[in-house]
Amino acid sequence: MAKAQVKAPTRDRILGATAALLRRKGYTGTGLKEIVKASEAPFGSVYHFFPGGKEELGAEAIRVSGRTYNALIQAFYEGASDLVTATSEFFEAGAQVLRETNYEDACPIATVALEVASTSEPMREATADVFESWISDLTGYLVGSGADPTKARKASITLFNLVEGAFILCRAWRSTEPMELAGRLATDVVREALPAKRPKSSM
Amino acid sequence: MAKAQVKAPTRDRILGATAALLRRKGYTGTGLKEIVKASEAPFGSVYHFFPGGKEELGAEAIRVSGRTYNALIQAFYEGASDLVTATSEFFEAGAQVLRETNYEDACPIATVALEVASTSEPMREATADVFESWISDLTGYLVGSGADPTKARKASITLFNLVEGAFILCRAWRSTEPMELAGRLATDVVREALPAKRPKSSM
DNA sequence: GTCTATAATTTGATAGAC
DNA sequence: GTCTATCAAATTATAGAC
Repeated sequence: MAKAQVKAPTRDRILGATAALLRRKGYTGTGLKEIVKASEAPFGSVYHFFPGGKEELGAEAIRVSGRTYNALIQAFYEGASDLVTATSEFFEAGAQVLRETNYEDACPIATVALEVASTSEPMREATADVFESWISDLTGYLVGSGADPTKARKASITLFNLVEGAFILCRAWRSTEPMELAGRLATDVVREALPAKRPKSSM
Repeated sequence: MAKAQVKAPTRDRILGATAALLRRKGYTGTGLKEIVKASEAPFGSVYHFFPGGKEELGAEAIRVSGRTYNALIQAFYEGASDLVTATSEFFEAGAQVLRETNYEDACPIATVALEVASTSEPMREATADVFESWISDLTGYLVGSGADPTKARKASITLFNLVEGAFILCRAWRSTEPMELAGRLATDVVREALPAKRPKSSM
């Protein structure tokens, strides 16, 4: 019980706060001072744990956010009996989070990915690795349900394109309609990537 | 001939430079000093023409970029005999620009749209208006080729989602593969939105 | 309307005591 | 390892001469 009240280690608090701030305000929009305030950490600790400064901290926070989303994808897809339904639920969940957070919480790294794509090579690599990991995981789940690997990877990339594009439009419009539309197309894409379902009677 | 050498008016130079910088470096990543330097304009002119400061200038620059893209969409779609081919060419052109600019030039406002979605209401509105205008134009072209208006709008939103999502992944990965994949799906979407083609012999 | 100088604040980063 | 004080530079914004 005492243990539950102990604060997380400083390094973890810094990373967690950074990940949350990057998600909502982007990379250049998030200040180091803001991070240390949210982390309840001393300023010097940032440079103690991340000697490379903001760039190193940012890249590591991107990877942390990436792993969180890996777990989210896993929660929807791993062991699911029907990946078409899982896809539909995944997109609906995205829409729900948008509504619940007043369109603040979308993809935790898309904003940063666009910001750093041409300005910071280490951070760009971090976003590239995270995206690859998401798509690779999803491909694995599809292949696990019998999809052809090449088709599965293409379908996974398409799902990424659809969610990310929809996130942009949903946040700008403050409407979840684009996400719902994207979700319907995504289910079609997954359905086509999977082997044809046998009718019930064939059991 | 003398006229051709005259500089554009100060206000236009400021807007043009701002639009270009926002595209590559985002909103918080672009400084006012950088803008006046690129514009070859005096610092004070920014506040003379845009009393609302960076936010007003940014919103107006977004609208300028938006109109540029309206013209681009028009160039591909207006008067095209085959919108499926036009779509294919549009996506291929996006991929080509990415390659030619070393993955710097993608959507001129997506980065800013994500940055300001939860931080600046006037700028968020500007991005929302521009996106609506693109989608509305595209819907018009589809309807002009015989598509059902509701289906045409849904297809247009889907095309938006696909391009924007692909831009993110292409820039992170430094590969145009996602855009090419998105283009192939986009042509399918457009084909399904249009009325079935009559065979040649029916003439 | 043009342009410069400068204010007020915030930025990322460092030094050094404890 | 923790924490504070501080630096140099950059930020947005304003005042005021011309």
